[in-house]
Amino acid sequence: MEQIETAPPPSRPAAKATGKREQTKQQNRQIILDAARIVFAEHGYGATTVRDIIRATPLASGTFYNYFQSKEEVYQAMQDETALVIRPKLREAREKATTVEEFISATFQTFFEFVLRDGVDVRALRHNADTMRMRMDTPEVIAGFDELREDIEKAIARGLFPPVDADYLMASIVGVAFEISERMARRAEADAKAAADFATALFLGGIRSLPHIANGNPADSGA
Amino acid sequence: MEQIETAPPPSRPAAKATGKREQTKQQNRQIILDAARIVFAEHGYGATTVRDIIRATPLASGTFYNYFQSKEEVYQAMQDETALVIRPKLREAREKATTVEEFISATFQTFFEFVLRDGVDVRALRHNADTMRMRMDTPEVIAGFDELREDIEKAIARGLFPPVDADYLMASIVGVAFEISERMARRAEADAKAAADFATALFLGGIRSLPHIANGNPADSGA
DNA sequence: TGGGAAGTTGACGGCGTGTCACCAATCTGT
DNA sequence: ACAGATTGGTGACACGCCGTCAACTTCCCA
Repeated sequence: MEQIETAPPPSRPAAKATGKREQTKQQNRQIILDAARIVFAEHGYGATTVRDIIRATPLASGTFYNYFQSKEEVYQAMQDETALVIRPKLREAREKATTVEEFISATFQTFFEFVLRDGVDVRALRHNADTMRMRMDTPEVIAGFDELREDIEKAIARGLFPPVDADYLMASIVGVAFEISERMARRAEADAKAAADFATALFLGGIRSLPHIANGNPADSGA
Repeated sequence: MEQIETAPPPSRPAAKATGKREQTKQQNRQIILDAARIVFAEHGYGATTVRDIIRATPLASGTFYNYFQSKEEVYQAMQDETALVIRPKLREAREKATTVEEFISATFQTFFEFVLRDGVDVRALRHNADTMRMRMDTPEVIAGFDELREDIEKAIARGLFPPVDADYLMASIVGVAFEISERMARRAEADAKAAADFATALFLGGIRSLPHIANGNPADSGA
């Protein structure tokens, strides 16, 4: 297991808003987070200990507790980091939408593409004895859900959507997005476009208008 | 914290297929499982230890390991128990279906009603710091998913469904079922019928035919 | 340059883990 | 009905992880 260190500072004298103390603090926090990502992915969430994380680091065990209370909190910070990356993308994608189709399609397409590209979590989260999944609804993740619901409510107000239960609709989109993204990532030829097309069609027109394929057999079967 | 014991045997001499040894084994296993349900619900999964479980029991710590390898395995056994209860209900409900509407509606209705009645897990599973959700896909749970996919494939073969990606459709139903059931359980007036109507309409006709409610405000939806 | 503040370190007491030698209860064959 | 064999319960033990804290090092500012 490699130890994680940030690259040596390129000695930029200017544009330095913070002192050495503050710099080191941010650095240490990031060192711990980076190490945690690797260790979680390697051993699974349940099996990793705070000691495992800190051992993958040049820091001492006591230092860990200056930054996080527990491995749960590290995990939460990781989730927040991820949520903060994807949320603006989703928001932006939906903002451009002028039709229901664009709204739904943009949401799924953006999400699935993100999962395939940066989907480190998906693999890491489930490593737990290969059967345990975890989802932590951190403040930033919940904020992402709220944004989706707000956007739905706005769309309803604009007359873009009919007046439906925005909470349940948001929940449905979230459920389909997470569940399909897992299946998608397992397929030999993971295809974000195809997955987004499926989900979009489902939400747009329901089962009757789902894309037809050759037989009942999809591209290929996962597990 | 109460200790869990099974009721004293009513001294039924007949209909006894097993010896004392075998009886005690099944009893102990059940004692541990019952205690685990309570302890998990009380402290949350992450915070409970094998010791917590065994302390809620008249058994010794070593005995635990004669039945389970870890708390994960206890949890898995709990999930399997639950899955074995609901799977036949779901299967039976779908078997009667002669139309798409019946198929979908029966699935959601059965699931949501089960969650509301026996939904101990839902509360227990998420107790973890109030932000951590867990889902363990145990063999029996996976078998339940497989059954749903098989039923979809059969329905496609019978011409009941158009030829769609059965795997993704199954995943979507599962995702919507889990995600909505959580929101439903949180609502002041949890209504399985309303939730099932929403999910059914979503899958039957898509967003355009979702049930309309007064305004964008949830609470509950009519029909 | 010196004194105080901030942060790091690693050893420590407490606890949970999984094991194992020992023992009690049950079973089996006569 | 009894004794030896077998199964399984018991709790103490060695080990490792947890979170803390007094001592120490580094940085900041006057």
